[in-house]
Amino acid sequence: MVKSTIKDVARVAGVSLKTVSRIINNEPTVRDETRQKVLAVIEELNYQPDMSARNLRGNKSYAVGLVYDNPNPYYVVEVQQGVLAACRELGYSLQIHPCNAESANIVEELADLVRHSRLAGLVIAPPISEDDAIVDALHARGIHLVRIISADKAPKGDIPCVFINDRAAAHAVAEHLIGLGHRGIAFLWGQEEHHSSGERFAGYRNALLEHDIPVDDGLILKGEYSFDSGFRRTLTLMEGPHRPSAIFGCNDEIAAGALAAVKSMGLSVPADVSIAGFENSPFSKQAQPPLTTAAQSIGDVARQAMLLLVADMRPQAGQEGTATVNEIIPELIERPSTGPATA
Amino acid sequence: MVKSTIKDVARVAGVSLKTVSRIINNEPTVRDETRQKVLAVIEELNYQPDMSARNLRGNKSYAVGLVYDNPNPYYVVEVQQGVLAACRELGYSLQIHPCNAESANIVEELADLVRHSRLAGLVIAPPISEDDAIVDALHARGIHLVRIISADKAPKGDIPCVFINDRAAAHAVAEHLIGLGHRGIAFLWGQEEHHSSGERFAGYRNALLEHDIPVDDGLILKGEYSFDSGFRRTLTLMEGPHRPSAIFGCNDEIAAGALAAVKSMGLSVPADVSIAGFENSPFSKQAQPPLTTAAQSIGDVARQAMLLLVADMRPQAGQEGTATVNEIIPELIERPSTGPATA
DNA sequence: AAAGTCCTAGACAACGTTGTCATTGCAAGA
DNA sequence: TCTTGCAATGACAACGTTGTCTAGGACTTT
Repeated sequence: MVKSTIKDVARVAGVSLKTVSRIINNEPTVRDETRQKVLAVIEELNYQPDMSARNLRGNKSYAVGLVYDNPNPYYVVEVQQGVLAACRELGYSLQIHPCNAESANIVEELADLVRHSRLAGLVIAPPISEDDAIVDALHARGIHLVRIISADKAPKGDIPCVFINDRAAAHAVAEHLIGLGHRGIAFLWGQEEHHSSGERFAGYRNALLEHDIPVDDGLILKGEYSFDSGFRRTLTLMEGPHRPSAIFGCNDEIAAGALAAVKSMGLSVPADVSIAGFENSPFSKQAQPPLTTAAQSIGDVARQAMLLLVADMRPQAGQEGTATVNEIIPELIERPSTGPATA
Repeated sequence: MVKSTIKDVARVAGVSLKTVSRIINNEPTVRDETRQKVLAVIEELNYQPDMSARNLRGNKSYAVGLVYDNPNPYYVVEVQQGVLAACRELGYSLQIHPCNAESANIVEELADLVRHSRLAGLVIAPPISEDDAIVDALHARGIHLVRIISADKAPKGDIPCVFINDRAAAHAVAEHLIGLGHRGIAFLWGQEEHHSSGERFAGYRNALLEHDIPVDDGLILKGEYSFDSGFRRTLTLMEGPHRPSAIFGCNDEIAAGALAAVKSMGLSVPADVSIAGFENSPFSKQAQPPLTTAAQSIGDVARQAMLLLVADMRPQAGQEGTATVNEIIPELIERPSTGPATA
């Protein structure tokens, strides 16, 4: 029950403090016999190193921060879970930091956070991660960070980054719809501030152009990443001059809203209208019918980001040239919400 | 830019380490003149005390854990924000810990968390906070904790707690509907495992009984706290033998689903059907029309809980008898989704 | 005037860990 | 046999902070 210290372990094992320390830190210069003996004692006493003491002594830390300004709770929770999973694997603890990218002194705020909580580094999620001014300023202050962004290629500079190739994935979704014979394909944007929206739109647009399908501005609606936004814009769309035969929502929440709207008009999916989403979130799985979407486990992405951050902070010998960039291409997942276009 | 320590402050101010320490900790035995001088230096050097050193020296900690197993991301994010706000006020840091109450060794897991991360205490959110076995076991191990639960009176025992009187609030919502002339009032449950569902149902039921309105089992449907569940059950309900004139959703998400379902049938709200929710979440504000609901800012509740936890951990002199229990009664918020019953 | 009390402030040790340097023992090379 | 080198271990200080104890001065009390 009582907390045991390295001192207790050393006393019981009959070795010095330093030897125990060496074993805890996997240093090589310990005789195997000694190591076994000490490990047994550690087990017996249920010893766990004290983080505060470690941090203090080493002036380093086993805590990282997760910075985000995304208003979508589903997104936030998934990112948290992913980073948290990686933290547990690596023995780090996590400090969450919701914030506002618009705030004037956001850079100061984050720098203070890092100092005050002795954070080893930051994982920065979109959309704030896509603000180069903020990211560069933090990097310039010597703060270790990794960012998750939407892009079709790795950004310049040497800031570690996980980039999600939304453009390629949206291209695949659009081609899937085109392959089913659809020509009037509507596109419902998410917030323009999120790069992901623009990237997904680019993928959609490129696919249409490649197949010589005119890009009809009347079928492209700006809006935001929400069920409600998808619902309302779909009603607008369906009352317009050319009804689309397919709707591509910038994410699953939008697509679920579109689905509800289409059903509320007495139409059926996919017989009358095909609907595709993006993200493979619970919305797409629970919808009736389930939505065609693109898999991009945000949790996995977040986990990757955390691993990358740690790799960047402690470059292992021999890993010198390891890429600090990781590309993720979401995969198309076909579900019943999309079907052949009817004449 | 460089981190400054208490030593730097002492040197620049021309006082001893201890004096600076006293000032940081608001100890009384410092001359005011000295205090001002040192505070100026602290400001100038942008000094911030090092948590690791503090924790180590005092064998105490300025970190708390937030434990939750609620699957609803909206709920989770709000609770996090509330606790985080209180943490910032009090100078604590927060360690989030999503978990699974069903897990066999959940108590061990939490106890390890507290030891390993040197947590000063835990804030436990529902529904895991409503599991007495878990809470009692943690308390028995001497772990400081506070729990957020749904109840109509304070629970026995001396475990600090914020209890939300959902029963009283649901009673008020039901009376509001009854006052508008409604008699056929449907009730859509959330998960039965959440005490809040049962409490809200009890409030609803009591109100009906007090007004001599028969409780019609055909109008009471079990389900869960989700838009989808509200949507589907409402369709079922409206196809049934006695259509209700009002629907009381166990939370706003359910009510929003009910609203969408009713609208999808071509009916209008509140002319044809009145709809009320619970929680005053974004769902109730963004709905068209906005939903009558009961205000219970989860964020505030969470903040209160954190304050209570800290009060319990450091009993101030004179506060000896301070209640470690806090009742919160959500207030009725009337919005356009409820109107007079039509004959 | 001496003794006691209060207020303010400093010296020092300690929290648990790890980096630096020193020490021991033993095998290989001269 | 006597270095030389290397592997294994230990002694000690230091990280930044605060608890305990003590000291000096001003003020009150007898």
